Order: sequence, then structure tokens, then C-alpha cells
Amino acid sequence: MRTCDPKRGLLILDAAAQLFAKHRYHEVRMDDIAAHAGVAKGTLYRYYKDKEELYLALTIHGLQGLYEEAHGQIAGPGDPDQKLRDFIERIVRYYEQYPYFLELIQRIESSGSSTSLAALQDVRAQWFELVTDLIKQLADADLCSAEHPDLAALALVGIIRGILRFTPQPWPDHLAEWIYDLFMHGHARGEQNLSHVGNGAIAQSARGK
Amino acid sequence: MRTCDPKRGLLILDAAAQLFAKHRYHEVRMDDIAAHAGVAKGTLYRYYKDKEELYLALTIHGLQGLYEEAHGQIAGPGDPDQKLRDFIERIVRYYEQYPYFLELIQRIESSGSSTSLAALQDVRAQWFELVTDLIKQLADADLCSAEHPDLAALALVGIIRGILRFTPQPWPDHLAEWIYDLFMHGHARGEQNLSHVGNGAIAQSARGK
Amino acid sequence: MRTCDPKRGLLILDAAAQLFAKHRYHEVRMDDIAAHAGVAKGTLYRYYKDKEELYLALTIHGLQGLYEEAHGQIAGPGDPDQKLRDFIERIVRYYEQYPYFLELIQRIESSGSSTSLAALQDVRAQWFELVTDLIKQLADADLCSAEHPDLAALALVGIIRGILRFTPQPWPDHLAEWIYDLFMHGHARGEQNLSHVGNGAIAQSARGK
Amino acid sequence: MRTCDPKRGLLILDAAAQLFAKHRYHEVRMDDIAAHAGVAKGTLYRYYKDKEELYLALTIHGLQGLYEEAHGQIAGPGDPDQKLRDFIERIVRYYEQYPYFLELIQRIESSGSSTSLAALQDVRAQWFELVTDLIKQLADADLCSAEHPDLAALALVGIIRGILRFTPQPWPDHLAEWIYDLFMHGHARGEQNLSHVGNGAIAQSARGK
DNA sequence: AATGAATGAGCTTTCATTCAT
DNA sequence: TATGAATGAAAGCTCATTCAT
Repeated sequence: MRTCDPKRGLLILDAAAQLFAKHRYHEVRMDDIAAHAGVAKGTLYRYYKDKEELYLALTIHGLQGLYEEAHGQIAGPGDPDQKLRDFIERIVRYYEQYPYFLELIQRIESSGSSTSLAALQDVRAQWFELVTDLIKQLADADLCSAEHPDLAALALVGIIRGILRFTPQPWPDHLAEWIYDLFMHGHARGEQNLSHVGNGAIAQSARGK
Repeated sequence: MRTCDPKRGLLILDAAAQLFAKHRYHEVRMDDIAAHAGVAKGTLYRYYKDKEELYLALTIHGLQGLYEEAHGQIAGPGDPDQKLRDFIERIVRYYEQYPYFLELIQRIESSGSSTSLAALQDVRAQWFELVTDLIKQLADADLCSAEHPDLAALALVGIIRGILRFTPQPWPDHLAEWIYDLFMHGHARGEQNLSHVGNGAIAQSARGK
Repeated sequence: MRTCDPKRGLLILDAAAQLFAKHRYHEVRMDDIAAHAGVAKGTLYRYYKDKEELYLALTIHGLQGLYEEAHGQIAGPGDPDQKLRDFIERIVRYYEQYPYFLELIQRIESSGSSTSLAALQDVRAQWFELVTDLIKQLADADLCSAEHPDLAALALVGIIRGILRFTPQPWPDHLAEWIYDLFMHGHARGEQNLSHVGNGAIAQSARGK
Repeated sequence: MRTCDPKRGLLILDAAAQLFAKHRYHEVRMDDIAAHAGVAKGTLYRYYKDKEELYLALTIHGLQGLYEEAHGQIAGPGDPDQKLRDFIERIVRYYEQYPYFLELIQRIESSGSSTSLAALQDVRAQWFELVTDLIKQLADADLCSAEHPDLAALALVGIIRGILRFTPQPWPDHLAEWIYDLFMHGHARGEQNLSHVGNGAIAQSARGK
């Protein structure tokens, strides 16, 4: 749709994000989104062809934002190991700020036939390429295995997702670092790596406080 | 949910599983499920109160099945390290056989107010307790860190989910083992461990197995 | 649509006919049709895919009915001249009974892309073929010109339509006969042909009584 | 309807005419008309109160144009028979030039409550009076029946309409003359009169013209 | 006066649920 | 008990109309 006023387009997206994060797709009514965004229902359809496209735009927007945040740094020069730490930190922070995105990202599905579905595929591919690229940089610096960087990327994202999704906010400090350690060094020899975390906020929250 | 003929109840569940795996909740119509199961639409309502309950029953059934498969072995005696390897292997196989479950498991959401929602929470808790327990066994045997077994459990499940979900089948041989390695030893020193993935079972002896 | 209960299908069609005759397409709401037919709105969609198809079915049904009434007699043996008289009579009567059809017939248009649009074309072609055939029979019996039977058919239907549509009911007796005379002998020498009508009801109604 | 710039008013009317001729009332959107006329949507409402009035103005405009073309000649002195021939010729030509009018004219319906509906009734009455008047002139000159000039008028218009509407352009030569013959002399003795249709103007002298 | 983005009433359509058979 | 036609509440979507610019 020809977005006339970009600001309003984002206003709608933001309202939708909050609702789609709390409720399932079919539980969110266009009326609700409109009311939440403070616009008329018809306006939604000026900016997005239909409910599905609004939903896709939302997911794409989220991925895009995260991608753009990370891209500049990862693509640039620098120590790959530090880049990885920063990257994880960044995602954790992004989720802290936009917790609903965590819910949205996992609802990406083989939906209909919308044209903008292709756009989503693109951003997603772009995103995974970025993560894979980061891991390749590590491998090039001999900091990790050069085998299956793609699987490693999936694993990394899986860890982050799995932990953040089921750990209630606010998350403890050093969570990002803990994730880094697990990904790089594994849980088997995690004792020494976790030492600095065991005294921090993680242990508290994880043990039910 | 006065299940009259249990066989028919499962028939319905199975039909529903296939549809819910391929399409989103709101895209699956009760008509479709009925047609797929070869029963009349009204019959669905003899076995499940409504669409939501059918959906929950489906997820619970899947989790339960996986839980029961794993429980006997994990709870029993034996080498914790071997148990973990077997456990991962088991999940990978389960997903190989019931790929739709992979989709279903991540759709567990803060749904409505259904009474059987509690049942789902229970199975899920039960399931995570099982995984956490396994990791504790490892820690007791001094095979891994004793800190944050719950976070480690989330990470493990996250890795598995992340990889299986986005890796098209057929999966490479020894995928389960690769996951085990990553989880236990991390990606940093993964080079030697990964050599066998996709090339057959070469590196098994290298790690003393 | 798989018409389950044909009786109900006609019930709906009949209700729709009355409404479409009095109001324009966009002025008739599906709610109205449902209420008029004494069924629920959803039922309409069991029998007809959408509003357009319901509308087309209606027109087709009307044409079909008129066609079938006339076909048997025209196709059979007999005096062509008498057949023509009977035919006109028949249409006039049909319109008397189903005045709404008069309105519907002229709304046949190059509408959407519905598949049943083809069906409509068929019935219409069938119908005009019937009239043309009748005129050819007259020509074969040397009762009229053999030239342009198709144009003559169009003219005949045009006369009937033009008169009936703008003449308020109840129509005078012998109207059909007057039409026959005009079509066959023209208005120039109409005086003697109309003699029997001038004393009937036509003159009364036409002159404003 | 405070028409500010009459030229623009006609521009809109012309754009609307083309669209309403090809599509049904509810299929034509104000957006379409505006786009077609090259003006903004809001402008339409400066010239016409609402969609209905725009539609009525269009029909009235068409009828008015046809009326004005014909009026001067019919009302003036001259041979009634020749006037009739000219009249039919004129309508055929008018339709040839503005085929959409043929579609519009038949969509005059018991529409809403618009005030300008009365105006339409007026033009229509005016129009039929003109035709009826012409036929009365013929009767006065003893060239046709003096009975039911109103019915004859309806029949004449019906013939023209019926033929033009369903005969694809380009129409055969002398179509107007053929219509004249049918109306005046009927189809029964049409054989000699019709011979020239499509074969050129042969039979003119035969009828003393 | 002209514009066209915003509006929202009201329409079509869907589909979970019911219930007479 | 199983059925599937009927239901109608609820949703998505449209588009004539308005009005700030």
C-alpha cells in the first residue's frame, strides 16, 4: 500500500505489535488495532492491504530493525570474538525493549500467498546470513570450528530464543555473557565460566527470586 | 471430553495434528479436521468441547508422548552422559517421525481461559523438570556445571528446536551427536568434534565412545 | 454450491427475486434476502457462493422457466402463426405472474468473472434461438419475411418488453393480440387490427383509467 | 449541484458515462470516476451531491441531449412520415456515437429518494410525449392508426432498444430504415421491404420513396 | 476551489457451534 | 451415537462521504 504518512504507518505497526504479542493472530481484531492506534479502521487498510499483510509487515519491521542494528557492527572490522559478545548482548537488549518481538518471531509460518511473504523470506535469509557470517569470521580467526557455520547459527539463535522466551523479565545482568559462554565453550566445562554469574542476578531470578 | 471411543479420539487428534502443523490455528477449520479424520463435524464436539480444547489436547498429547518415551530411561539408573546422548537422539527421532510436533510445540501460548490450559502447563512443567533433572544428574556426576541447570535445560531445548525447525529434512547423520557436542563442549573447540558430521561416524572413538 | 434441499434453494431464489425486482443490486442486502426467505444469512451461502451468484442464479432460473414453458410448444408441430400468438400470450402471462422478472431480464450485464456467467449466456442464447426459430417457421410457411429472423426476434422481444415495462398492471385483455398485430402487420395499417381492442380494457388503461 | 465550472461538470459526467456503461452502479466507485475524469474525488462532490445524483444527472443529460436533437425537427412543420424516418435514424446514430447511453437508459429504476429523481421523470415524460406526438402527427395525416399512440410509442422505442442493444456494432446499413419498415408495415409483409437491408438501398423506390 | 487522506457505517462473508434427524 | 444442514455472532473489508490543508 502506498504509505502516505510514514509516521502513521509505524503508529499502526506499533499498536499491532503490542496486540499480536499478547494474543494469537485470530484473537486480534482489526477494530482493536485501530482503536489501539487511535485511527479509524479504514485507515489500517490504507496502509496495509489486509490483516495478513499488516502482520507480515510487523514481523518484517521487527527483523529489519534488529538486522540493521547489528549489521553495521558485524560487517565492519574488529575482533570477531568481541563482535559475537556484542551481538548477543544486542539481541538480549532488543528483546528487553521489544519483548513482543520474541513472540512474533516464532510465529513466522508458511502462511498464505501474500506477495510480501517473499519480502519476509528475504529479511529472514538476510538475518541468518548475518549470523552465519559472524560465525565464519570467528572460524577464520581460528576461534571456532569452520564446519557447519549455518547449524551453529541456528543453534545460537535457538539458545537465545529458548532462554529469553521462558525466562521472565527483568533478566539478570550477564545473561548475554552466560549465553556466549555456553555457545562457545559448552555446558560441560561451564563451571569456571559461570563463576562471575553465579554471584550476580542470574542465580537469584533463576532460583525463583 | 467424554471420550467414548478412544480410538476415534486419537484418529481426530492425528488428523488435527497434520493440519495444525501445516497451517496456523485460524487457518484450520473444524470442517477440515472432520473431513481429514473421516468423521462428521458434529462428532468432533463429542470428543472435544471446542476448537481450543482440541488444539490443547493435541499439544498435550504430543508433549506427553515425548515425555513418556524419555521418562523411563532418564529416571532409571545409568550413565548420565549416555542418557543425555540418548535423550537428544530420541527427540530428533521423534521430530523426524512427527515433524508437525515441532511446529505445534512453539505455538503454546497464553491462549484463552480453557480449563485444560492448566493441564498443558502441567505437562510442560513436567517436561522441563525432566530435562533439568537430567542435567542435574550430569552435574552430580561432575560432568558439567552445577549452576543453573534450568537455564541449561532451556538452552538445550532451544538448540534442538532452532536447528530442527530450520534445517530441511533429511537431516545429516549424527545430527543428534553434533547437538550433544555443541551443548557440552561449545562451538569454540568444535572443530575436531564436528569433523564426522555428514561424513559418517568417524570421530566417535576420538571422544572415547 | 451443492444444493442440499432444492425446495429451500427455490425459496431463497423467490425471496431474492422479489427484492431484486423492487430494488437495485446494491440496495438489496443479504440480510434482507435471508429475512425474506425465513432462513439464516449463513444458509444463503450454503446454496449460493456469493451475492453475485445468487443474482445470476435468479436470472437464469427466470429465463429457464420461461424457456421451458415455451419450448415444448414451439418445437412441436402446429400452425406457426398460432404458435406466435400463443408465445406472445405466454410471455405476457408470465410477466403478469412474475412481474419482477421483467426488471431482472434487463439487468443482464457484463458482470464479473463468475463461472455461472457462462451458464447465463447459454440460457440467453438458447432463449433467442427459440424465438428466432419460431420466426423461421413463420417464414417457411410463407407467413413472413425470411430475411433477418434474428433481428425480427430482437424486435419482437423489444416490443413486448417496452410495452409491458412501462404499462402499469393490470394489463388490458388482448394486449398480447395487439402486440401480435403490431409485430406482424405494423402500425401503419393498425386501425382495423386494433378495432377489437379499442373497445376493451386497453384503451381505458392507456388513457389513464 | 452548484456547478462552478460547467466544463468540468461535463468532464465528470463524461467519465462517469463511460464507466456506468460498462459496469453496474455498485461496481463503479467514486474513486474510479474521479481518476477517469482526472480530478480529485472531493471535486465530484462540488458538482454533484452524491453518487446517486451524479448518476441521475448523467441519465438526464443523455435523455436531454437526445430530446433536444429531435425536438426541433419533430415539433416543426414537415412530412410526418419523413419525420419518423429521420427520428429513428437519429436515435440509431446517437446510439452509434454514445453506445453507453443505451446501457444507461435501461437502468432507470425506482431508485432512492433523491430530489433530482423528479427531474428525471420529467425528462422521460417529455421524451415519450415527443414520440407520442410524432405518432399522432402520423395519425392526423392518416398514415397510421389513431388508436393508442402511447402504446405505439412504447413499441417503437422497444424495437429500437431491443435491436440496438443486442446487435453488435457495426450495425448493418439501413438498419434505421428496416426498423421503420417493421414498425410501420410489420414483419408479415416484410419480405420485399427487407430485401435491401445489408444489400444496399435497393427497395427504396418500391415503397415510393 | 481543489485535493485526497481519513473516516466509520454498513456491507459481505466466514465458520465455530448447535441440534433435529 | 453420529451426522451435517442450519445457524448467527462476529469478523474482515469497502467505499461514499467529509474536511483539514
